[in-house]
Amino acid sequence: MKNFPLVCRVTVVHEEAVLRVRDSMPQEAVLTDLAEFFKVFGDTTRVKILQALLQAELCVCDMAAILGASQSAVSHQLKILRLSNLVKFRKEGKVIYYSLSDSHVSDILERGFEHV
Amino acid sequence: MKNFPLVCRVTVVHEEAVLRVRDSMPQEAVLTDLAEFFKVFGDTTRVKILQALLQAELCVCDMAAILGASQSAVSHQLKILRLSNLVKFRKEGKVIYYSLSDSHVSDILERGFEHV
DNA sequence: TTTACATATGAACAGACGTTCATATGAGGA
DNA sequence: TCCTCATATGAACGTCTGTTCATATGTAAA
Repeated sequence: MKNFPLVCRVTVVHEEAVLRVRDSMPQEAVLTDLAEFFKVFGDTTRVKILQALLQAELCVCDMAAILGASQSAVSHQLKILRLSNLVKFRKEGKVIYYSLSDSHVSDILERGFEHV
Repeated sequence: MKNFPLVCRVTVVHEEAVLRVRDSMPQEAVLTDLAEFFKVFGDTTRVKILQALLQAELCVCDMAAILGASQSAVSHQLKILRLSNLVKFRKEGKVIYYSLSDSHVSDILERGFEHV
């Protein structure tokens, strides 16, 4: 039981498996990033936005109308999607058009659909 | 602007796009389920558990040791993973061995890794 | 049938999260 | 320049979520 974090007051049942799996684990930071990445998909409003953008490039007003959500709510969620690089946008006068940034997004969405 | 939910006080900019995308949107319930599904991947502890189970079948003590987390924390998260059908388990005496329930899980994890 | 151990679970608490409301920014048209 | 409209943003608030702590359940060994 030596070599394990003090946090863990557990009787290790299969020491070799634990050592092997422990060594194969990616860096803490990678796993945190991974969780953060999936967290973005874990909200109904954001999933709806992504699903809508899968069909067409849209402005914020369009999305609010499609989702039946407030402009503010959509805008707040778009900020999160922007910060995670899931969407990109272009400006045309007052209007800002959003679209999906890469194919990973649609890939992941489709895998999710398969499971649901 | 008629036909849209009252919630939305927004000037629709592209009516045809809105109508088209709106009609193509999956059922509300499907999108909610999808978000719920991804939400499960959106936590560091759960991602670590899944990543560990990708390498080997493990009991709860093993996972606690590997993650450096408490037995209780792991157990609580395993319950969520069980309820979402992401893991399955078998009993052998006192010990319960967990493993991933299907290949969708590893698929999704890998897509996530690619993006990160 | 006690004891020990693997796992599960409920209550409680702190922190994270998403919405709303009010307001700011920034660009085009009058 | 002033007004309007598309979008963004900050604060406040209620809710959800994950951990801890204490304890319950169930099984195997003594």
